[in-house]
Amino acid sequence: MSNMNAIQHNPTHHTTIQLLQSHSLTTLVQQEIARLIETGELSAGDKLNEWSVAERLGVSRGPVREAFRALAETGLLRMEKNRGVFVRQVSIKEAEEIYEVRAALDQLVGRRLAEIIRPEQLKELRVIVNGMEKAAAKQDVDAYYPLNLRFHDTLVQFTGNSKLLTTYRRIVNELNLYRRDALAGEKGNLLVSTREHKKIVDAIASGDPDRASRALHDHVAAGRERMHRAHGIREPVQITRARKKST
Amino acid sequence: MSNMNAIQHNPTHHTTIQLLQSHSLTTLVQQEIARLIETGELSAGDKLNEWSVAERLGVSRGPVREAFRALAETGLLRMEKNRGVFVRQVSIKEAEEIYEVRAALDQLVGRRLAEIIRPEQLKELRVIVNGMEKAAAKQDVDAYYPLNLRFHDTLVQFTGNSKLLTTYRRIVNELNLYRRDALAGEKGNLLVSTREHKKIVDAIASGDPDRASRALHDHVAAGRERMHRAHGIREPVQITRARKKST
DNA sequence: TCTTTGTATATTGTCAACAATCTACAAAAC
DNA sequence: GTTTTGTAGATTGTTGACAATATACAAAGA
Repeated sequence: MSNMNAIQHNPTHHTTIQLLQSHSLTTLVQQEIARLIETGELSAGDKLNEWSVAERLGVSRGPVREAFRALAETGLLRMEKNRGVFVRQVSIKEAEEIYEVRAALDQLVGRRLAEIIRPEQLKELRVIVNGMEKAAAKQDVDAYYPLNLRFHDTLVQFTGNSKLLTTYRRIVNELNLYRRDALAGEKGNLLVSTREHKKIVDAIASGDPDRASRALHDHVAAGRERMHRAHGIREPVQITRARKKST
Repeated sequence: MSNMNAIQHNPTHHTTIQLLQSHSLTTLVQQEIARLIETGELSAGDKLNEWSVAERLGVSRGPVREAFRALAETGLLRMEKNRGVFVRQVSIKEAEEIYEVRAALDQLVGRRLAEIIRPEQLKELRVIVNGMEKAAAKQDVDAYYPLNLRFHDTLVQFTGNSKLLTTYRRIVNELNLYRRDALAGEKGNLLVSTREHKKIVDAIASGDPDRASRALHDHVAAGRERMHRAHGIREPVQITRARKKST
């Protein structure tokens, strides 16, 4: 035990060991498929063939099947017995539901961050928002989209609540399955959306939990409306409103 | 197509077909293990041996491994490569985090239900609460516990938001991994808890979203405190407070 | 006695083969 | 021409075998 510390802790070796210890073929396949969905190379409704995927990644069907199970559990894939697995389709009704849950989670995020945010974290957020502003000015949706995701993911990370983070990510992943289709005519909205993000950061910086909570709720609600407009639908169901402080 | 309707739709056959179509061995194994954890026959930290489980259920290791993957994704199991799978241990820190997320979700539940609850649904809730009252009077924790779970699950079901339901269930399942240990000296709390449940139903029945939201938030916060007292810990971190309406 | 090293065993990771099921399409019946 | 039925091919579900890794324990050395 005593001379354990004598071992040279080459950081490269260290991470390599951890990589081998944690990453089985199944995990790798899982990550790869998740990536393909995220980048849009696989889109909603596509059928995944076990043998093809196995062939393409140079593994056998076993790990692929296990990866499918895991991804089905996260909601990215749908499995039909004896028929195959498909990239999940998210209906507008489900998107509604997800937006409602996300609003609740984001309210919690705002409330919490207003209490505990640190200056360097605020700076990091403002850097992201600046990037979004530039992308918005150029109407560059491809640059804007990942920054948007990163902004919100960072917010949740800063809460320090890892359970909240995994819950949030799961939800948002599913939402992206819907949004990818509906992201065509978003151009006009980038500037509006950026303004909302600035407002969120300012609200958090003010240290007022209610204000931050409301800013995030309103942003999610606005995003939901943009989704509807993109699909030419007006306003099916009323999402829970942000409540004012008065009576 | 026309004579399809001539087929006798024997309901028994119908469900049998659906059962065969949806339930693969993997699904069965998954459900069985989930049940074993829920009923406490498997408890946190236990190691699961692939071959033993396969033997016991009369299947091969393949489906068992797939079931493990799925359950690991839901948070019920933890997989360590080349070491095995274990029933997940939930630390008090994680329990804290989960309580915070759950509070946010339950607030949403309350707000929503206050708007849309139907009389027969209120009645159903009151039936459950009555059962809890009887169990509490007899200090019968074994009877009380499942009713408590069912009460909250029913609440979320009544929102009609299926995404909220799956999210909620996932969270609560993990919380139960912790609570099972900490449920020893709960006896004195049953009456208090029952009172809170009544308050929740009344708040929902009043149709006031804020009141219902607050009732559920406070109940979750109180549950969190009971957890702490059961472990002899006072108050580590401040969970987000329910906010009064006044400025 | 304590540590270290090596070996046997058990368990998991991966693969390839077989069985069960579905799909597509052609042949037969109406 | 339309529907039904049957068959061939493809795909998934399941299994058992083998390889890689970890664990437990005994033997050797300090």
